[in-house]
Amino acid sequence: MTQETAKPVRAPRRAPAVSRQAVLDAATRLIEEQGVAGLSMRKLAARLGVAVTSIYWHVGNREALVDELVQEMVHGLDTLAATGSDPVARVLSLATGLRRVLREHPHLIGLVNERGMTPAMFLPSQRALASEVASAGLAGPRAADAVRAVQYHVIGFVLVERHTDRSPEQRPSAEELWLAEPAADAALAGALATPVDADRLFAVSTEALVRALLTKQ
Amino acid sequence: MTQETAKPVRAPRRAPAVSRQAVLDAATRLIEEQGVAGLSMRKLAARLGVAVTSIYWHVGNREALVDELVQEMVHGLDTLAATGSDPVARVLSLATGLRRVLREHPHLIGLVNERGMTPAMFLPSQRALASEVASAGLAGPRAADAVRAVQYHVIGFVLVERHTDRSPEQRPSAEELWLAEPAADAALAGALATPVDADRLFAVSTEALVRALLTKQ
DNA sequence: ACCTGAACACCGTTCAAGT
DNA sequence: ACCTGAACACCGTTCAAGT
Repeated sequence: MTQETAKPVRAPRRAPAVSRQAVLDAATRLIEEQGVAGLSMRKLAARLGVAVTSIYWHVGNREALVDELVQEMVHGLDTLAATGSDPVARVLSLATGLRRVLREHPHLIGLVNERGMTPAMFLPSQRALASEVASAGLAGPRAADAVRAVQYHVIGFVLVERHTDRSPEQRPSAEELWLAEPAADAALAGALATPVDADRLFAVSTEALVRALLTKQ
Repeated sequence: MTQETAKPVRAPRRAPAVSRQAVLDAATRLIEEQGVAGLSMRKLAARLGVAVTSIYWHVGNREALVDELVQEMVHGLDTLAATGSDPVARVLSLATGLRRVLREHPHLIGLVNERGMTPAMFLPSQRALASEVASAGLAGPRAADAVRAVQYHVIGFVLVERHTDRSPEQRPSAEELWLAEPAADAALAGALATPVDADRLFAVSTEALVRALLTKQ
């Protein structure tokens, strides 16, 4: 869309200062270091040692650049295979793998969702999930519901946990709020006053969901 | 934090051009119209008919302004009561109500999560959920898991659905990708090639999750 | 107490011009 | 084909100064 291919001219030219791929790589590094807000065309140009306007020639504009990064991540989600013997275990292994991959791209994952690319991102794992759900005996719309429910659950969980466990002290923290007043069930209140163990909560909730979805009603 | 209270001087002064609350209200309207990215201090000032720097006197800076809006929304989440006879139905009514409230603030909800205010936002509904879960016979850590699992599920679902169903045509859409190749289960493939019905998916997945969580293992 | 304009250091993007 | 600087219209924020 940016580079129009003209008829090949054989005149010798000096090597390009940057390539399209170099721009994408530098942008990825910048985002990893400073977050999406830290990605600016000018910083990018400075890092690559070229004028800002060179960036525009290679990638169009900032919007298109980010779109490209999103596409790269979407295409990197192909390799997810189920393990385990029974259907529940196999679906759980897919869910866990999905969460692991998503957490490896903490900055990109939010972008993917913001741009409505979530369905595309999920396609490969969706095939795997569909296959497991089918072999668990579900079919048609009910199977589709199960597949999507697991997907929504996993990405939703990752989106929430990304921001929930990050800041060590909130104002006010759920802990102090729970401990401040008398509760009916002291043990429950105490448990809710404890910081969230995301790994355990994911395991518990996902297993409950998957088991319920795969059980014929 | 912004306004230091000095000893009351009784000298007559002309009425303030804007109030802190007027700034917050204008900011809310601006966000509703143009999204969070559309909120700029300069637009705000222009709308209120004052210099940009007046805004700073009232609310500190942009960060503090957004924080204030988040707090307003967090405090507006108190009124959620369970309905229904059995525990499952009552928890489901809370989950549904929670989703409804969250969807009424489409722009703020993402902000709340970004700022790690999710636990604070959930406190009121957390009490209600805890009460229902307790009366379903769960206690201690297991009850706490159930409460949190429902919370994560609901907010995660809302975060995902906000961006998934918005753009009518994606490139490539999940539909065409599914229809493009032969699948093992034609009915499943057909169902997955249909656009997501968010209301139904929420009902199905939430009921499955809640039922599994409340059932003693 | 409340508001102002000037100034600074940033942005993304377009354009005409170079080689 | 690829890169450049100048220019435009935006930002958030600080500061000294007004009343």
